Amino acid sequence: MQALTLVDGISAVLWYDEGQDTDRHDMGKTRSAPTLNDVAKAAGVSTATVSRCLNSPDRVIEATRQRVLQAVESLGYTPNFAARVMAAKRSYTIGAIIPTMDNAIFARGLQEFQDQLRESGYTLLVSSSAYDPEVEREQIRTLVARGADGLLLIGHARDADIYAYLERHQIPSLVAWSYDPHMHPPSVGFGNAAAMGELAQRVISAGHRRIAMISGITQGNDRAQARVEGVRQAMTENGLNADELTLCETTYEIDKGAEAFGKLMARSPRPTVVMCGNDVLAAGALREAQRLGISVPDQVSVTGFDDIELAEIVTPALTTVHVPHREMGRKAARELIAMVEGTSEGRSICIDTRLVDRCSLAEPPGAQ
Amino acid sequence: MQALTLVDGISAVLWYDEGQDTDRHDMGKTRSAPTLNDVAKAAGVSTATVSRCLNSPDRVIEATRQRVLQAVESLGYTPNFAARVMAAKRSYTIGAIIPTMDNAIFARGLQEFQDQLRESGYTLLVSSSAYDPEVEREQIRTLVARGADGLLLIGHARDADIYAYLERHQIPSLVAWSYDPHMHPPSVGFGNAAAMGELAQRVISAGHRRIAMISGITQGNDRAQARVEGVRQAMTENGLNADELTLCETTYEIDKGAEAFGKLMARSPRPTVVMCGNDVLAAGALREAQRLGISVPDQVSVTGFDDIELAEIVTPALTTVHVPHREMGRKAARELIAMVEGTSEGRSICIDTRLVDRCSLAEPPGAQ
DNA sequence: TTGTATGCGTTATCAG
DNA sequence: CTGATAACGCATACAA
Repeated sequence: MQALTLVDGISAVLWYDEGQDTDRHDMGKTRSAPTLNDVAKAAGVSTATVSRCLNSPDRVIEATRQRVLQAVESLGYTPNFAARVMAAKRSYTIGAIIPTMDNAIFARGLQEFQDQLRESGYTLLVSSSAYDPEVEREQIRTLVARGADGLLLIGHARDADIYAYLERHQIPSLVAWSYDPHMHPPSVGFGNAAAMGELAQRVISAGHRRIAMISGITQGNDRAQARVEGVRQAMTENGLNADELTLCETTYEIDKGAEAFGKLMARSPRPTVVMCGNDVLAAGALREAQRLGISVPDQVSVTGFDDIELAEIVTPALTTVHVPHREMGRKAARELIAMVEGTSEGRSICIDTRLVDRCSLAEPPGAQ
Repeated sequence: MQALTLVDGISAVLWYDEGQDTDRHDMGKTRSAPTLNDVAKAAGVSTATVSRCLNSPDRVIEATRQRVLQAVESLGYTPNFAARVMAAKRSYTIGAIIPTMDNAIFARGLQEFQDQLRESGYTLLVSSSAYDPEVEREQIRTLVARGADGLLLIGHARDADIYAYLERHQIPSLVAWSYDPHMHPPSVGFGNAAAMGELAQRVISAGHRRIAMISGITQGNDRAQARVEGVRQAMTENGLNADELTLCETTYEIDKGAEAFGKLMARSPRPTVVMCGNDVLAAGALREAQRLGISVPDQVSVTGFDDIELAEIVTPALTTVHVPHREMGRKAARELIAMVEGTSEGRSICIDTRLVDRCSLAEPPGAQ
């Protein structure tokens, strides 16, 4: 990607004072953005040469290159992306559709994904679907129509026709935040069930028997589903009845987490631990606990998932599952680029999570 | 730019079974995305008619429209955006460059901005610049090259040549998160200085005299500058010496806020209040206070800015300045669309902030 | 090394 | 109401 710096002080005057009609004898013709042609004329070469200067500078002799680059500079030329895409049938653009930008869950991983992409000369286009499958479908179409060379999707759960559509348009795609080597598209992520299962094992080992969970909406969300499943399995493996898991589903918002926690605490007998689908819900739970005067972890334990910054800020700090978001973002970018460039057929990569012990999980009250 | 390797036909069959192999005697020719032409042929009309069906359905008779739409459907046709932009010279796309996606500061406002845009038929393209002016410059060029009809920028502080460039390309732009009716481009935002000044007034009224501030990097950030200035002015107005404001500049990260707070607490005499440039820094300060065993607000008060969710989660909850992000996002979207559509010349709009009293600000120790 | 000419997939201007 | 056809701005095979 070329880096052009334009300097042209003249037009700066326009706004500050539209008073005096700066009639530049344009004969009313709106001056529009300069094109390859303009640059070519200014430099006294053909458009092909200008194009080459920009795209493969080594294929043009020093002298002319200088002249061209200078023309580019002084005209403030920027290649028209649409035209370039049409001609080259390649956009160096990757699209990503994430469920939400509203909280930090995807921010970190995506940031790294973008940085990695940029290093390889790609640009990232992001949309958020607000967890709505219809919106997501529309955004996938939009991104494809925009010429995205590849797509990053979150989780596997979506209608088959979407995958068919991507196949038809030959758009390589990759799933992240989820890992399942048997599914298509390939995925770069972590085992949500296993990770949550590990945490549940810790919870059970600490002596908890009355377990409650505040989950995200599982409908259409394989990560949420898997996390619930992870808890269930751990219970079963420890001789507990998984059906006795008190489950509360809600959207991933702090307020919702607080609300759900309140409901759970109203039950009798009270659960001794509330496992949350992610740190955001857990933060809400903690806030409500404080409001209700319920001490965590003395009276009830709370756990999170993701280990976003929030987890460390909150009081008490959350025992949670650390997800190496940056590593995931980086590896996803590399793999997707490889797919786009035909270097890889699409390989699934598992990212390891790890438990982070902090203060919000302890033995149940009355134990020892 | 490296040479491009295109994925060849081999990988085609992978995921789904297209059922009846609609062998179009392609002889191994990679089946590519359907075009207007394909649809036209399938429906037995001209490309012009297909285009009309999609863009102004009322200009074509019911019968043919049905046929065309069906062809579109069965072929899984999606208009090629690049081609459309080139032909129509209009993209119905708005670009936004924000300093970071890493924390929640811009998330809420941008989400609303996007929603509002979508309602009006526009798509939002977001990039984040990591607070780097060079990256921002490049991204502005990218967005313009991509045919953005308009641009949303954060704050006014950037080189004049960038504005010249936008002017040359005739791209309407709007500034948000900042308000200054005398500047160009027009801005939809709030008075950072006034808002912070109001908070500082409250701090001083509470009896504080030894005031410290953890600010974001003021270089190239007019919001950060204005917030510092707001504190200074309030001090001056209250007969304090603004030069005695202990100032600590750092990037907007929790860890940095914590670090800065530590340094401030090591000074002697200790400040009795630490005003933070935003809630993220304040959260860091609070965390460090807890670590150091310094009680907030008993031993030292802490204030924030923005009133993002974090502010309410943290212990003690932050006294801060509430910014109606959604309202700002909504109004910015409306105004920018009006500018793009030629309905408005560009009008600046001031959004009102308000103080939120929570627990982190009290009288200085030893007062009363 | 450089220039010429063609095509990319739409929209829009004209005729019909 | 519908069909040709000319742009749109760039990349690239081919020629010189």
